[in-house]
Amino acid sequence: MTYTILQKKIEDIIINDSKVLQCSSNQLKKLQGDSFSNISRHGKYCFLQTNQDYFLILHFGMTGNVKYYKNGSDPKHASLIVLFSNGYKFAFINVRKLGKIFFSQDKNQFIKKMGLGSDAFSLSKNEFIKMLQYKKGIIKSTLMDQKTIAGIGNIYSDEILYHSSIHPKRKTGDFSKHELSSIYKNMQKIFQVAIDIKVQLDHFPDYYLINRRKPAMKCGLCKGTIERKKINGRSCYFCNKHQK
DNA sequence: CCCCATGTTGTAGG
DNA sequence: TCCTACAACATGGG
Repeated sequence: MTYTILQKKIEDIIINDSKVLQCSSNQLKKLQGDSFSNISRHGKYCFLQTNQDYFLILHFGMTGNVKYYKNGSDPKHASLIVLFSNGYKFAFINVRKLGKIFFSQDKNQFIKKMGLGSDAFSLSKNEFIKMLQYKKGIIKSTLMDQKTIAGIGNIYSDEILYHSSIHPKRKTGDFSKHELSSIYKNMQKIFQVAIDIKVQLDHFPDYYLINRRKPAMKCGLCKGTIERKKINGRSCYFCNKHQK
Protein backbone atom coordinates (compact mmCIF):
# COMPACT_ATOMS: atom_id res chain seq x y z
CA MET A 1 0.00 0.00 0.00
CA THR A 2 2.87 2.41 -0.56
CA TYR A 3 2.05 3.22 -4.15
CA THR A 4 -0.94 5.40 -3.51
CA ILE A 5 -1.25 8.93 -2.26
CA LEU A 6 -4.17 7.85 -0.06
CA GLN A 7 -3.80 7.76 3.73
CA LYS A 8 -0.35 9.34 3.76
CA LYS A 9 0.27 12.28 6.06
CA ILE A 10 0.76 15.54 4.15
CA GLU A 11 3.90 17.22 5.47
CA ASP A 12 4.02 20.23 3.18
CA ILE A 13 2.80 21.72 -0.07
CA ILE A 14 5.29 23.36 -2.41
CA ILE A 15 3.95 25.91 -4.88
CA ASN A 16 6.30 26.41 -7.80
CA ASP A 17 3.94 28.34 -10.02
CA SER A 18 1.35 30.49 -8.28
CA LYS A 19 -0.20 31.60 -11.59
CA VAL A 20 -2.08 28.32 -11.94
CA LEU A 21 -3.44 28.66 -8.40
CA GLN A 22 -7.12 29.54 -8.28
CA CYS A 23 -7.11 29.66 -4.48
CA SER A 24 -4.98 31.24 -1.76
CA SER A 25 -1.82 29.59 -0.48
CA ASN A 26 -3.39 29.84 2.99
CA GLN A 27 -6.13 27.48 1.84
CA LEU A 28 -3.53 24.98 0.68
CA LYS A 29 -1.80 25.25 4.06
CA LYS A 30 -4.96 23.84 5.63
CA LEU A 31 -4.04 20.50 4.05
CA GLN A 32 -0.88 20.15 6.12
CA GLY A 33 -1.08 17.37 8.68
CA ASP A 34 -4.08 15.87 6.97
CA SER A 35 -4.17 13.03 4.46
CA PHE A 36 -6.09 12.24 1.30
CA SER A 37 -8.97 9.85 1.89
CA ASN A 38 -10.64 9.64 -1.50
CA ILE A 39 -10.21 10.62 -5.15
CA SER A 40 -13.10 11.32 -7.49
CA ARG A 41 -13.83 13.09 -10.74
CA HIS A 42 -16.50 15.21 -12.32
CA GLY A 43 -16.00 16.05 -15.96
CA LYS A 44 -12.42 17.20 -16.38
CA TYR A 45 -11.93 18.06 -12.71
CA CYS A 46 -10.16 15.72 -10.28
CA PHE A 47 -11.13 15.96 -6.60
CA LEU A 48 -8.63 14.96 -3.92
CA GLN A 49 -10.61 14.76 -0.69
CA THR A 50 -8.96 14.88 2.72
CA ASN A 51 -9.95 13.48 6.09
CA GLN A 52 -11.20 16.92 7.07
CA ASP A 53 -13.35 16.95 3.94
CA TYR A 54 -11.36 19.61 2.23
CA PHE A 55 -10.89 19.21 -1.53
CA LEU A 56 -7.75 19.89 -3.54
CA ILE A 57 -9.08 20.11 -7.08
CA LEU A 58 -7.02 19.69 -10.24
CA HIS A 59 -7.87 20.61 -13.80
CA PHE A 60 -5.31 19.30 -16.27
CA GLY A 61 -5.71 21.68 -19.18
CA MET A 62 -4.22 20.09 -22.27
CA THR A 63 -0.93 18.92 -20.85
CA GLY A 64 -1.57 18.35 -17.15
CA ASN A 65 -0.34 15.19 -15.47
CA VAL A 66 0.53 13.82 -12.07
CA LYS A 67 3.42 11.78 -10.71
CA TYR A 68 3.87 9.96 -7.40
CA TYR A 69 7.52 9.26 -6.73
CA LYS A 70 10.18 9.04 -4.10
CA ASN A 71 13.68 9.11 -5.51
CA GLY A 72 15.22 11.30 -8.15
CA SER A 73 14.67 14.92 -9.02
CA ASP A 74 11.31 16.60 -9.29
CA PRO A 75 9.71 16.49 -12.72
CA LYS A 76 9.98 19.47 -15.04
CA HIS A 77 7.01 21.85 -14.97
CA ALA A 78 5.79 20.68 -11.56
CA SER A 79 3.42 23.50 -10.60
CA LEU A 80 2.70 22.01 -7.20
CA ILE A 81 4.33 19.27 -5.12
CA VAL A 82 2.78 17.58 -2.09
CA LEU A 83 5.33 16.15 0.34
CA PHE A 84 4.23 13.12 2.36
CA SER A 85 5.67 11.89 5.65
CA ASN A 86 6.72 8.59 4.06
CA GLY A 87 9.18 10.47 1.87
CA TYR A 88 7.08 10.19 -1.27
CA LYS A 89 6.06 13.21 -3.31
CA PHE A 90 3.06 13.93 -5.49
CA ALA A 91 3.61 16.41 -8.33
CA PHE A 92 1.06 18.21 -10.47
CA ILE A 93 2.88 18.57 -13.80
CA ASN A 94 1.59 21.34 -15.98
CA VAL A 95 3.70 21.87 -19.10
CA ARG A 96 1.70 24.53 -20.90
CA LYS A 97 0.35 26.02 -17.66
CA LEU A 98 -3.21 25.62 -18.89
CA GLY A 99 -4.01 23.43 -15.90
CA LYS A 100 -5.52 24.95 -12.75
CA ILE A 101 -5.55 24.20 -9.04
CA PHE A 102 -8.58 24.89 -6.86
CA PHE A 103 -9.54 24.45 -3.21
CA SER A 104 -13.05 23.85 -1.91
CA GLN A 105 -14.84 22.63 1.18
CA ASP A 106 -17.83 21.36 -0.78
CA LYS A 107 -17.59 19.36 -4.00
CA ASN A 108 -21.18 19.83 -5.13
CA GLN A 109 -21.06 23.54 -4.46
CA PHE A 110 -17.85 23.75 -6.50
CA ILE A 111 -19.48 21.91 -9.42
CA LYS A 112 -22.41 24.29 -9.25
CA LYS A 113 -20.19 27.35 -9.02
CA MET A 114 -18.26 26.26 -12.11
CA GLY A 115 -21.55 25.69 -13.92
CA LEU A 116 -20.73 22.11 -14.89
CA GLY A 117 -23.34 19.81 -16.35
CA SER A 118 -23.71 16.18 -15.35
CA ASP A 119 -20.64 14.00 -15.76
CA ALA A 120 -20.58 12.44 -19.21
CA PHE A 121 -19.65 8.97 -17.99
CA SER A 122 -22.19 8.91 -15.15
CA LEU A 123 -25.34 10.32 -16.66
CA SER A 124 -28.13 8.09 -17.98
CA LYS A 125 -29.26 7.84 -21.56
CA ASN A 126 -32.52 9.58 -20.77
CA GLU A 127 -30.74 12.42 -19.03
CA PHE A 128 -28.37 12.71 -22.01
CA ILE A 129 -31.30 12.99 -24.42
CA LYS A 130 -33.07 15.46 -22.17
CA MET A 131 -30.01 17.71 -22.00
CA LEU A 132 -29.37 17.72 -25.74
CA GLN A 133 -32.65 17.53 -27.59
CA TYR A 134 -33.52 21.24 -27.55
CA LYS A 135 -30.02 22.70 -27.85
CA LYS A 136 -29.42 25.29 -30.54
CA GLY A 137 -25.88 25.06 -31.97
CA ILE A 138 -24.06 22.26 -33.77
CA ILE A 139 -23.54 18.82 -32.30
CA LYS A 140 -19.77 19.02 -31.83
CA SER A 141 -20.09 22.28 -29.91
CA THR A 142 -22.90 20.85 -27.79
CA LEU A 143 -20.87 17.77 -26.88
CA MET A 144 -17.92 19.95 -25.87
CA ASP A 145 -19.99 22.41 -23.85
CA GLN A 146 -19.07 21.65 -20.22
CA LYS A 147 -22.23 23.37 -18.98
CA THR A 148 -24.39 20.91 -20.89
CA ILE A 149 -22.37 17.76 -20.18
CA ALA A 150 -19.04 17.77 -18.37
CA GLY A 151 -16.08 15.79 -19.57
CA ILE A 152 -16.04 15.63 -23.36
CA GLY A 153 -13.17 17.46 -25.04
CA ASN A 154 -11.98 17.93 -28.60
CA ILE A 155 -10.65 14.49 -29.50
CA TYR A 156 -13.46 12.59 -27.79
CA SER A 157 -16.21 14.67 -29.40
CA ASP A 158 -14.64 13.91 -32.79
CA GLU A 159 -14.31 10.23 -31.93
CA ILE A 160 -17.95 9.96 -30.79
CA LEU A 161 -19.28 11.55 -33.99
CA TYR A 162 -17.00 9.41 -36.16
CA HIS A 163 -18.35 6.23 -34.55
CA SER A 164 -21.91 7.59 -34.79
CA SER A 165 -21.54 8.43 -38.53
CA ILE A 166 -22.64 11.99 -37.84
CA HIS A 167 -21.23 15.15 -39.39
CA PRO A 168 -19.87 17.47 -36.67
CA LYS A 169 -21.76 20.51 -38.02
CA ARG A 170 -25.25 19.04 -37.89
CA LYS A 171 -27.64 20.96 -35.69
CA THR A 172 -28.14 19.31 -32.33
CA GLY A 173 -31.83 20.17 -32.25
CA ASP A 174 -32.44 18.25 -35.49
CA PHE A 175 -31.60 14.84 -34.07
CA SER A 176 -34.24 12.24 -33.26
CA LYS A 177 -34.19 10.62 -29.85
CA HIS A 178 -33.01 7.48 -31.57
CA GLU A 179 -29.98 9.28 -33.02
CA LEU A 180 -29.18 10.90 -29.67
CA SER A 181 -29.43 7.47 -28.10
CA SER A 182 -26.90 6.18 -30.63
CA ILE A 183 -24.52 9.05 -29.80
CA TYR A 184 -24.87 8.24 -26.12
CA LYS A 185 -24.07 4.57 -26.67
CA ASN A 186 -20.99 5.40 -28.73
CA MET A 187 -19.85 7.84 -26.06
CA GLN A 188 -20.15 5.14 -23.38
CA LYS A 189 -18.35 2.61 -25.55
CA ILE A 190 -15.44 4.93 -26.32
CA PHE A 191 -15.03 5.96 -22.69
CA GLN A 192 -15.00 2.32 -21.61
CA VAL A 193 -12.32 1.49 -24.18
CA ALA A 194 -10.31 4.50 -22.99
CA ILE A 195 -10.52 3.23 -19.43
CA ASP A 196 -9.65 -0.32 -20.45
CA ILE A 197 -6.44 0.86 -22.14
CA LYS A 198 -5.71 3.23 -19.26
CA VAL A 199 -5.93 6.14 -21.69
CA GLN A 200 -2.70 5.28 -23.47
CA LEU A 201 -3.79 6.91 -26.69
CA ASP A 202 -1.58 4.73 -28.89
CA HIS A 203 -3.44 1.65 -27.59
CA PHE A 204 -6.77 2.58 -29.12
CA PRO A 205 -7.78 0.21 -31.95
CA ASP A 206 -6.22 1.15 -35.27
CA TYR A 207 -9.53 2.07 -36.93
CA TYR A 208 -10.28 4.73 -34.28
CA LEU A 209 -10.11 8.34 -35.44
CA ILE A 210 -7.51 9.13 -32.78
CA ASN A 211 -4.97 7.30 -34.97
CA ARG A 212 -6.03 9.21 -38.07
CA ARG A 213 -6.04 12.85 -37.03
CA LYS A 214 -4.22 14.16 -40.06
CA PRO A 215 -5.74 15.64 -43.20
CA ALA A 216 -5.93 13.25 -46.17
CA MET A 217 -5.57 10.12 -44.05
CA LYS A 218 -7.78 7.17 -44.90
CA CYS A 219 -10.89 6.57 -42.82
CA GLY A 220 -10.75 3.47 -40.63
CA LEU A 221 -14.43 2.65 -41.11
CA CYS A 222 -15.06 3.20 -44.84
CA LYS A 223 -13.34 4.20 -48.09
CA GLY A 224 -13.54 7.88 -47.17
CA THR A 225 -10.83 10.39 -46.36
CA ILE A 226 -10.24 12.35 -43.17
CA GLU A 227 -10.78 16.10 -43.37
CA ARG A 228 -9.96 18.88 -40.96
CA LYS A 229 -12.15 21.90 -40.20
CA LYS A 230 -11.91 24.56 -37.52
CA ILE A 231 -14.89 24.36 -35.20
CA ASN A 232 -14.99 26.31 -31.95
CA GLY A 233 -11.44 27.36 -32.69
CA ARG A 234 -10.37 23.73 -32.45
CA SER A 235 -9.26 21.31 -35.13
CA CYS A 236 -12.13 18.98 -35.90
CA TYR A 237 -11.32 15.81 -37.82
CA PHE A 238 -14.01 13.77 -39.55
CA CYS A 239 -14.56 11.39 -42.45
CA ASN A 240 -15.87 13.07 -45.61
CA LYS A 241 -17.82 9.96 -46.62
CA HIS A 242 -19.58 8.18 -43.78
CA GLN A 243 -20.23 11.12 -41.41
CA LYS A 244 -23.49 12.62 -42.65
C1' DC B 1 15.26 29.64 -38.20
C1' DC B 2 10.07 30.05 -39.02
C1' DC B 3 5.41 28.13 -39.04
C1' DC B 4 2.18 25.15 -37.50
C1' DA B 5 0.16 21.79 -34.67
C1' DT B 6 -1.35 20.25 -29.98
C1' DG B 7 -6.19 15.96 -24.64
C1' DT B 8 -8.53 23.69 -22.58
C1' DT B 9 -10.98 27.64 -21.23
C1' DG B 10 -12.39 32.50 -20.71
C1' DT B 11 -13.29 36.80 -22.92
C1' DA B 12 -14.31 40.25 -26.50
C1' DG B 13 -16.85 41.49 -30.48
C1' DG B 14 -19.95 40.83 -34.45
C1' DT C 1 -27.80 33.02 -28.30
C1' DC C 2 -24.17 31.55 -31.15
C1' DC C 3 -19.92 31.79 -33.74
C1' DT C 4 -15.08 33.62 -34.41
C1' DA C 5 -10.66 35.14 -32.94
C1' DC C 6 -7.39 35.24 -29.61
C1' DA C 7 -4.72 34.96 -25.38
C1' DA C 8 -2.58 32.23 -21.82
C1' DC C 9 1.95 28.64 -22.65
C1' DA C 10 5.65 24.98 -23.91
C1' DT C 11 7.18 21.69 -27.07
C1' DG C 12 7.85 18.97 -31.22
C1' DG C 13 7.59 18.25 -36.31
C1' DG C 14 8.33 19.79 -40.99
